[in-house]
Amino acid sequence: MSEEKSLNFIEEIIEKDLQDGKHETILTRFPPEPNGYLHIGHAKSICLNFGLALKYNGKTNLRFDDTNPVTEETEYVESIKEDINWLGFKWTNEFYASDYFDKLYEFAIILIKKGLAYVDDSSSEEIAQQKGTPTIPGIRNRFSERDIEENVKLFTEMKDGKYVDGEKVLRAKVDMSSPNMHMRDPIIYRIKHAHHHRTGNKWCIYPMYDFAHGQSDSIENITHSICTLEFIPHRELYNWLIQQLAIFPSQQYEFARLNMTYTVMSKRKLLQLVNEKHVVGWDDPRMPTISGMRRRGYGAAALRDFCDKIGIAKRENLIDIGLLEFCVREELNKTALRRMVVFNPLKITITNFNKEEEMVSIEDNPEDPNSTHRMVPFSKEIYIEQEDFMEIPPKKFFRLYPGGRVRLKGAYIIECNEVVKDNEGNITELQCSYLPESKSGNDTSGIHVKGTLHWVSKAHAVHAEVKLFDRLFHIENVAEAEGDFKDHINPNSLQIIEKVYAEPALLDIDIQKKYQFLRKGYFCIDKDSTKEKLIFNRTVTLKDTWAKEVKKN
RNA sequence: UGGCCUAUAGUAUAAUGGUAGUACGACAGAUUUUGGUUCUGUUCGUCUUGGUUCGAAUCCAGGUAGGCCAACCA
Repeated sequence: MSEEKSLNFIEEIIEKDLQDGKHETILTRFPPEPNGYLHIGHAKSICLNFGLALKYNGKTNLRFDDTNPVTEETEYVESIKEDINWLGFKWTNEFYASDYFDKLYEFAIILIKKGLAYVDDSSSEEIAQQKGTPTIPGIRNRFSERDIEENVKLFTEMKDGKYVDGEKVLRAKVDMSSPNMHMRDPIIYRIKHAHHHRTGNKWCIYPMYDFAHGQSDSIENITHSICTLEFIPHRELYNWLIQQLAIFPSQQYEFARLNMTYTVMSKRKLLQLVNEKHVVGWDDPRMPTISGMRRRGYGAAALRDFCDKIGIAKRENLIDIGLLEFCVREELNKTALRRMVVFNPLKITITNFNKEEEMVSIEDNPEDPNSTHRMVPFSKEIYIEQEDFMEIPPKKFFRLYPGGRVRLKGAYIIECNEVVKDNEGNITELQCSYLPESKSGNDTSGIHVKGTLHWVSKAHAVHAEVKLFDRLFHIENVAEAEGDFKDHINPNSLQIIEKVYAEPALLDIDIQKKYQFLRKGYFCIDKDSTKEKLIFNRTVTLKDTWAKEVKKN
């Protein structure tokens, strides 16, 4: 048990807290706002929060931060739960900040009664103006001098719906000259006559983030409240409120959010892509959402592995999406069923093959020593990939060319004898001969060939549609780029091949299973598939060192 | 030009005053019935200037660079 992996800074804090007896056990929480679908950045936070609890024998609550009824919907709640489940984590309690609205209201009254909160009638512009700037202290207005009774009365009336949206707010009375803008009498309650996805029309005032999050943490006895860097300035207020209310002292810790190359990681931008139909939905396979990646065929284990590999720190980062793809391939290589599928067929007639057909046995996964096998029909007319033949081959090309030999995966070695062309000079067919003694697994020919090609028997081929995805944006750092982020959308991020030619075994579909189309990449069944029309999504390509070689020359 | 956070290889992330390591990438090679996988090797780094110390990526001070903060969003 030599756990050599070093601790991240949060684990260090936790181990110290446990050692010092500050906490007997830890309680974390994952606090999404149900106003969009979860993305890979959330996965980092989920793996952190749930992972910590798992590691230190603690617990994790799922708590929806639903304090803004205008943007929040039940559809999002459902998708979030599905995504966390799929990632493989179990929450101890499912809570909602809205569960605490009564309690939060009481907290506000306590603050008012302590003279630490007041009702302000100013407009949002006035409040902003009075707040000052980082270099100029803010000033308090006359409303801040209202006495406690009046504040209680006014706040009660706010709750009772006596005022319209924006007419009044409740502010904490902290420090208008603090260098921390969040301490300059922050708004803690605002009026919103809006229907809430859980509390319906019960409330027309809603607490702000700062007056809901920390208090919810405290109510649940969260020991380590982990959030992203941009909340650092909120920590002072978080602590101040907990102290004034004299409630359980949860503590906030911040880590750097995930940024990834060639994509965006903000719910606002993702929502825009969805609403403006740049993608088909939140679960479009090109989206960095968890549901998009799931639909694309990324495995949950791969996502977890990725989150583990990128680490936790406080430094701004931009992770190469190639690392995610590495994790995805690593998982799929071990688990995907191999199948042969030809995308751009080139017909080959094997002139000396005179049987009707011959079934050859091919392993489903060569990585698995106990792999099952399937039977694949071989016959006189087969298809190979157009790109696997060149009339004038470059150096180091070890696929088919006139006079050259290749092995057909799981079958025989063939030699190209003749190139058949149409009137315009297009290659329409190859005439080849096979070496009967070169059969896979029983090769007595003594001949070694460099290349092995995938192939499909023409008479037995079944069909499917294939979707090939490329990066959604064509620049690395979308967030830093000039202008509107949508100007950098890759117009060729989706390529559809309507008819590919596959070996019959592809019809034995298992929706759960992932596939590797030999030499083409990893694929999975898309949810839009029907019995009549199978649609496969390309999860990720195989590493292609030959393509790199070609590029170099 | 107020406050706060951060700075280690191309990208991430370790080293917690004592040999700068790991992963991905890149490059080279071996193996291979997937130009996949696997294996081996190579390349490349402590932002800067001082200070403390026998010894500094680490501690201190100044500088520089990047990020965050002035929503009735979270």
